Amino acid sequence: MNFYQKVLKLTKKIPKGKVATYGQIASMISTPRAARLVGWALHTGANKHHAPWQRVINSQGMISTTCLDHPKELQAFLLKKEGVKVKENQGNYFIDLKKFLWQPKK
DNA sequence: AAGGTGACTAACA
DNA sequence: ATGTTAGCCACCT
Repeated sequence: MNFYQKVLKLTKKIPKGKVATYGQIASMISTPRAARLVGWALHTGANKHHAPWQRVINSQGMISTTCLDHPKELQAFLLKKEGVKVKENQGNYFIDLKKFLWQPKK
């Protein structure tokens, strides 16, 4: 299975109302340094694989989408809709990782 | 086949 | 503490 398919598969496991970081996802796939690939994977096939791409954010808990096709405001909207509190700050959106970070039990 | 790129991170200045 | 720079790994040209 390709790396990015693992990412998508794992992304689908993120429970509603929680978020995960790229590095976290990468680590779970056993490739801790491939955080960039995670972002790339989501950018590539999240939508078409029905994966909750909005629940994946960077290590700072900030929405870092640079792609115009996936507006961060949309991501923020989807998250709020799921019960995640998103705080806006100067055009950027932040999530409180202390509260909403997905902590899977192994 | 080789080099460039990216929804990232962490280390430095 | 904020701003830059350098690694990272798999895909694309």
